[in-house]
Amino acid sequence: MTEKTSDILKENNLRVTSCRRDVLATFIGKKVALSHADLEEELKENFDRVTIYRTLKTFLDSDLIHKVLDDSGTTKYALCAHDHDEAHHDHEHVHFKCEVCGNTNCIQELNLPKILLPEGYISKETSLLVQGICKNCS
Amino acid sequence: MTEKTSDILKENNLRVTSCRRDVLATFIGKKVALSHADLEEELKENFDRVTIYRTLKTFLDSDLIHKVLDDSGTTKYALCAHDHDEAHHDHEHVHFKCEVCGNTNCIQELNLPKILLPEGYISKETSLLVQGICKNCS
DNA sequence: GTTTATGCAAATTCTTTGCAATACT
DNA sequence: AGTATTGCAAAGAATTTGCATAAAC
Repeated sequence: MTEKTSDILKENNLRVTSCRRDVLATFIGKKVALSHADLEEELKENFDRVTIYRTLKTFLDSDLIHKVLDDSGTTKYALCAHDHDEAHHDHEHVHFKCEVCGNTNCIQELNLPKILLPEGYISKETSLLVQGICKNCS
Repeated sequence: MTEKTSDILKENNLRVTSCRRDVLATFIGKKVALSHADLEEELKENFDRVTIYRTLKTFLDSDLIHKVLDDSGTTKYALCAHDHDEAHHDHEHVHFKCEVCGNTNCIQELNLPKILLPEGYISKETSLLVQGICKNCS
C-alpha cells in the first residue's frame, strides 16, 4: 500500500509525504465518500487538522479526488476513477447516499443517462445523487 | 403578494410573521436557489441573521423548501414545486448551475430519466445537478 | 393568555492564512 | 541546497444555542 500510494502521488507530480499517503490510503481503504471530519477522525493522531484541509485541496487541484454532492452541509470527497474508459467520462458521477448508514458511494455500474438540455444551455459536468437505502441496510 | 405568502404559511400551519413572508417572497421573486448569505444580503436591514437561519430550518421542516445540491460548500435552498403533478414527483430535482453567473435554477422542462439501481437499493429521492453555462451567459 | 418567533450576545464549528520549523527531492 | 509541506497559533466564516422581549393566535 505504501508503494501504491507513493506511486499515485508521483504520477501526479506531488511530493510523497506521510500525510498524503495516509489520506490516499484512507480513501482507497474505505470505499465511501469522506468528509474532512471523517479523515480528521481517522488521522488526528498523526496529522494536524489544517494539514488535512491542505491535502484535500492539493488532491482536488490534481484531480485525484472530486467533490461529492451531498445535502448534509459538509463537503465530501471521493477518489476519481482513473480508468481511462471512454464510457464514463470522469466528470460524470452517479452517487448513492444511504440514509441509514450515512455512507455515500459511487455506483460504477450505472452510467449517467444523457440529458437533453433546453436550447442555449451548455453542459460541462453532470452529477446525479440518489438518496435512499443501500444494499447493506435494506 | 402579502396575501399569497400568508396563505402559503397558513396552509403549512406556520404562524404568519413578516420575516417568513419576506423570505418566502424572496424565493418566489428570484427564481433561483438561494443561500442563507443571499437572503441575509437581501433582508439584513429588516431581520437578524439568526432569524433567517431559523426561518430556513422551519421551512425545511415544513417541506416548503428543499436543499439544492451544490459543490460550493454553502447550502442553497429552493422552493418545493407543490404542483401535484404526477409527472415529476416532488422527490426528483433537476438543477442547473451556471458557472458564469453562479445562479442555480430548477429546470422544470426536464424530467429525470428513470434510474435503474442495482439489486437491493431503494431510492427515495433523486437529484441531478448539471453545471455549465446558462442561456443568459452563453 | 398562552404559545411561538425574534433579536441580541455568545458559544461552537468549519475553513483559511501567516510564518517559522521541518521534510522532500 | 533549494523548494514545498507541515504544525501551531490565530483570524475569519458559518452555524447554533440560551434567554429575555415581542408578536401571533
